[in-house]
Amino acid sequence: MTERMAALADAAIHVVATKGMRGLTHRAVDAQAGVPTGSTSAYFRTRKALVEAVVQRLADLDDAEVAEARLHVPLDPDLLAEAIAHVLDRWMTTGRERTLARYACLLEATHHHELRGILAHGERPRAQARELLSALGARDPERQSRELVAFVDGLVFDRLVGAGALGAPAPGTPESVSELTTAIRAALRGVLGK
Amino acid sequence: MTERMAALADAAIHVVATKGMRGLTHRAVDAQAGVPTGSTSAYFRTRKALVEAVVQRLADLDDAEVAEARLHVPLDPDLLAEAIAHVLDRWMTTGRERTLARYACLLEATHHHELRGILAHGERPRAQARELLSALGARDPERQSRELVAFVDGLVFDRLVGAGALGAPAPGTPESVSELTTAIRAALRGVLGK
DNA sequence: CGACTCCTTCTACACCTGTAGAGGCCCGTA
DNA sequence: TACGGGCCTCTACAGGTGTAGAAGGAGTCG
Repeated sequence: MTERMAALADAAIHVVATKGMRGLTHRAVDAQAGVPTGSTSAYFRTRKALVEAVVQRLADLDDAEVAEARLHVPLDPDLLAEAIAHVLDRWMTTGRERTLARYACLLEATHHHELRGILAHGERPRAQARELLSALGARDPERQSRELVAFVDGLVFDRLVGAGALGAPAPGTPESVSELTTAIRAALRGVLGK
Repeated sequence: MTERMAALADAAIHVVATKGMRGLTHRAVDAQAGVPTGSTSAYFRTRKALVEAVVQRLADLDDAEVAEARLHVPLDPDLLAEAIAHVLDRWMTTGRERTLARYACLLEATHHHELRGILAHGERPRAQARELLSALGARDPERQSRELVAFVDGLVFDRLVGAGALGAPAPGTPESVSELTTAIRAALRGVLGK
């Protein structure tokens, strides 16, 4: 993926996050990226190609983030909960658009199966969760990592789409992080059975 | 809402579930509902009106379901977990389309705030969860019900969009229900702190 | 019976979108 | 200098989409 394509893909992610999949058109991406009309259409000839570029770009960005996060993950459950809470808080603030775009793509993948392979939603986080749970002495890390990932996914989704947000502290605040920490600690306690 | 409008709204929900928000057009709904072209456009003059009809219909269907469920909710945590698991399993099988459509609408509501009020995602389930958690002796039912709803939401979402599904039993099977039961029991244990 | 009203269907039309291809610019090479 | 190729921009066009309004038709009341 050339640098220009990456820039267009980034613009496309922004479009998806702010206007939804329906707003994702070649021309809208051109406008967002500040390039002449027709550019996006030249790099991604069909709409399908454009969507795939978005999905691929999201996957690439995720990979980078997961790889970096792996470097400093604490094994103490309390510290772990706080670390996860910080990541989630970032997903809901600076990474908000990416997170929204990802949810939109996941929904899209429901009827376009070829996207599923690229997105592989939760696979990387889950692998990491599995390792962690094993290290923490979980009995069934495979299943329990699924549960943990589902839980954090639900937390993020509920807050992003507004429902959770109505009664929850604003993302980016210390209260938000501390409340997330509490929730995740509870989830860890639950899946670990202690 | 007249009967005819309800039928169109139901067709629209099906369209959203199978083709995504992008596929939701007046003509597509006409085709799905088996009515002459132009009918949907006559009943819902603008696209915004059409989307709002979908959202409203989803809310109505939810209300009916929540009201009915409230009638037989057990207070024993284990039985409760199983009851919730059954509801979720239904959401993923017979109610699959509605659930997918709801997620699509929730994402849409992110950039169309007027939808949020109608959808009020999680409000009704949360109210019920709050009652239950209080009855079960929870310390902070308000916050904990948020967590519980987020958890079941994550469970359903992950399985519907495929990620969780890859390593999970197929919805509609006894194994699916029993695994969901285990997961929800763990969540209850977690949020209740026991 | 005639007029009126409501519900439904049909049709028109401007605009938007996806997609293809023609042209233009820049730069390295002979 | 002339040439060729890769990247970029522009334009055309067929088809789809949102929206408005006209036409038809059945039932109702005077």
